[in-house]
Amino acid sequence: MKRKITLKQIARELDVSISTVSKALRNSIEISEDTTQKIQAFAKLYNYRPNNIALSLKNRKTKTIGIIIPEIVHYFFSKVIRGIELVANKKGYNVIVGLSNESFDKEVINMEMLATGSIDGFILSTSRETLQQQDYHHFKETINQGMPIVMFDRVVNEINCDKVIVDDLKGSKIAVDKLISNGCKNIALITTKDYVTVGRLRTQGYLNALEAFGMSPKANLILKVDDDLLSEDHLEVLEEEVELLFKSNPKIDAVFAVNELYAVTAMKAARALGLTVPDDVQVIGFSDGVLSKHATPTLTTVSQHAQIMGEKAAELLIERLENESEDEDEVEHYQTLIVDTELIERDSTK
Amino acid sequence: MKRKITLKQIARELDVSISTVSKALRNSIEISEDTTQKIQAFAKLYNYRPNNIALSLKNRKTKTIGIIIPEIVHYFFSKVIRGIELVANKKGYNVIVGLSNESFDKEVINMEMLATGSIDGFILSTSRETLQQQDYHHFKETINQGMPIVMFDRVVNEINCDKVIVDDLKGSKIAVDKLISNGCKNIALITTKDYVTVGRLRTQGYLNALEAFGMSPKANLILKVDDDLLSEDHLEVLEEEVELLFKSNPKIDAVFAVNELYAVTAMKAARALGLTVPDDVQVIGFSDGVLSKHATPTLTTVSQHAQIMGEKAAELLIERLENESEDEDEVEHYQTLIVDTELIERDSTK
DNA sequence: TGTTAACACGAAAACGTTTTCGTTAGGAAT
DNA sequence: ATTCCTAACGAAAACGTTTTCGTGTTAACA
Repeated sequence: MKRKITLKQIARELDVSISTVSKALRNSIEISEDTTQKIQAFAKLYNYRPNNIALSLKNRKTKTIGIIIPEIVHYFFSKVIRGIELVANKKGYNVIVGLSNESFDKEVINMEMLATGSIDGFILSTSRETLQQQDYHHFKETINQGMPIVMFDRVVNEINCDKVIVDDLKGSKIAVDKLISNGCKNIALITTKDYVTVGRLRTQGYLNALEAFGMSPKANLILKVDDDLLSEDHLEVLEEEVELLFKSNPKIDAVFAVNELYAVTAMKAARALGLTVPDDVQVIGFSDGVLSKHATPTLTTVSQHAQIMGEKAAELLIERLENESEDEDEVEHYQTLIVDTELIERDSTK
Repeated sequence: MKRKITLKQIARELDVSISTVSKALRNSIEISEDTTQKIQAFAKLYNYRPNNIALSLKNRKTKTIGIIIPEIVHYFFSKVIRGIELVANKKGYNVIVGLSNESFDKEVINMEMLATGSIDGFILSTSRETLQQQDYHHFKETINQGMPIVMFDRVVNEINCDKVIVDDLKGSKIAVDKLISNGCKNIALITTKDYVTVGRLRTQGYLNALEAFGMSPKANLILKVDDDLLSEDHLEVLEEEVELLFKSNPKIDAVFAVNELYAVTAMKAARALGLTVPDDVQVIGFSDGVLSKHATPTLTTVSQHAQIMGEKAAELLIERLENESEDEDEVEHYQTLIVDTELIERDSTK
């Protein structure tokens, strides 16, 4: 078990100075061909690799991106990570992930742990609790200390930084448009309570679509579910609520749900009540995850292009990292990228 | 935009030496109460936090765990990560993830990037390509350099290190036992080609169960699918193959599939052919992911307890990290932990 | 022969810590 | 007055790099 070899050891072994070794390995013209060859051969033999930590300390950059997300067991977030990792790796960066688990405290702690030298910048999506409490001091402080942040999906407007979002409003409007143009008259909405911005926007998109077609929204067609019901444990409660929605509104001929799970639950409830999808009731969800693809019938849904969001976020961050050295305080001009949604039509609509 | 404050700056500002500042902040008795208070107050005011990179360099440990997995957009793997992150964080470690994307080269490159100082140890699951090529030199080298590795799920036996696996053999045997004791006579198997160990083991478990009940396996009841069909693009090909399996064997009354996707595809095919699950044909899958929970009917499946696997792996690694300083080369005694599977009975079986 | 230039290399600082080992000054003890 | 101890602090090394700035040797030139 030989420890990793260092410049110092090579220097001692070959009876030259550390500087000579370093220069020889970087093919400096200062060093004679002879010694260069000798040193490089030796280094290769012992499989020398410069120590990343020492480099980070010297260069004051770690070539590492910190990701903070609320949850990783989630198709959307893991696909975003894949996107980030893809472009990060291509540009020589590593990614280190922290999970807030939707908790404000864990978000803060995780960010503090990483902000003290471990990473060059953040890509993050805000936890639900943070959005509820509206306490954003940790974001402001990190930015103040010169560490760039890119927010995606669940962003907070009052923070000045680069952002990558999906046009939730437009995405859901298009979905509901589709239902309306398919002839649906009583379109139910299954959404979440309004803590997280995206829920609110998707709800608004639904309302906009109705209005555009001169249809007035009916309160009893809108089911607002508690976010906690997304957790696997409360599945039955969710199912009951959805079934109740159908029972108390027999005329429902379509459902728009703000996520996959609500959508497939709606399909399940419909079937349980003897309705068939899409003949009796058409269903559209949001997020093109594995549920949508493999549900029966397969689910028409609004795709957010999660991987692209990750790629864009990483590009934004890296570009800022590599350019920030230039001018200390030029105008910072933050961007907000909007990634287009796409309606993926499958068998749950006509 | 104030940069992070350092010991040196505090020292200069308060007109003391760097050592004094460092000691004062760590409440050394060497420093008088007066100066200690003054320094701590100043540090708090400027929100001083020791630089992680400098600490890593000094202590020669990074308090960071490297994870290498083939794919992150995957319920099993992301749940393992969650488990790792959970205990790692609790013990003051961070995790940095690298994706091999099932490629040998990316696996090697990723490991090399991380092995040179960035992390203290690896937790990994081998890529499919690596298993096919059976080239494990990168594992051996990392271990030789004194960096501990913990393998999970897709482990390679000839490498000497800690491992966390699931008893695939037993898990699938129990599943098939269940089908047999439910009265099924013609149990089909949908499995993968044999590159990855787990596929082979699960197949073997199926065979063992049949044998235990004196039933002889029939070749035409066993469908070996190419692994590539797991990718979303080739979904239709997969569906056709499975349908063909049913059509050419009308007597099939049960299916055991080595993963979720194959199982739900089987259910879909059965329904397409007018068969109902579980009355005409019963289905059991492997992996308790989101598909199993939300399929219609919900899928009976073998749970691998992915999160627990992650937790165990992290515990194993951290324990080795914290104890390795003791004796240089005591007997290394690697462990292989077997995480029990569990048959989760849902509506796809009677 | 003396000056200069090129060549090949080494010393040292710097990144930000922690820690070991002085060093100084003052008071107590002899 | 001398010695000794202790309290309070500083200098410096170490972790592993890279880079700037010497410095010594040799060869060429006047």
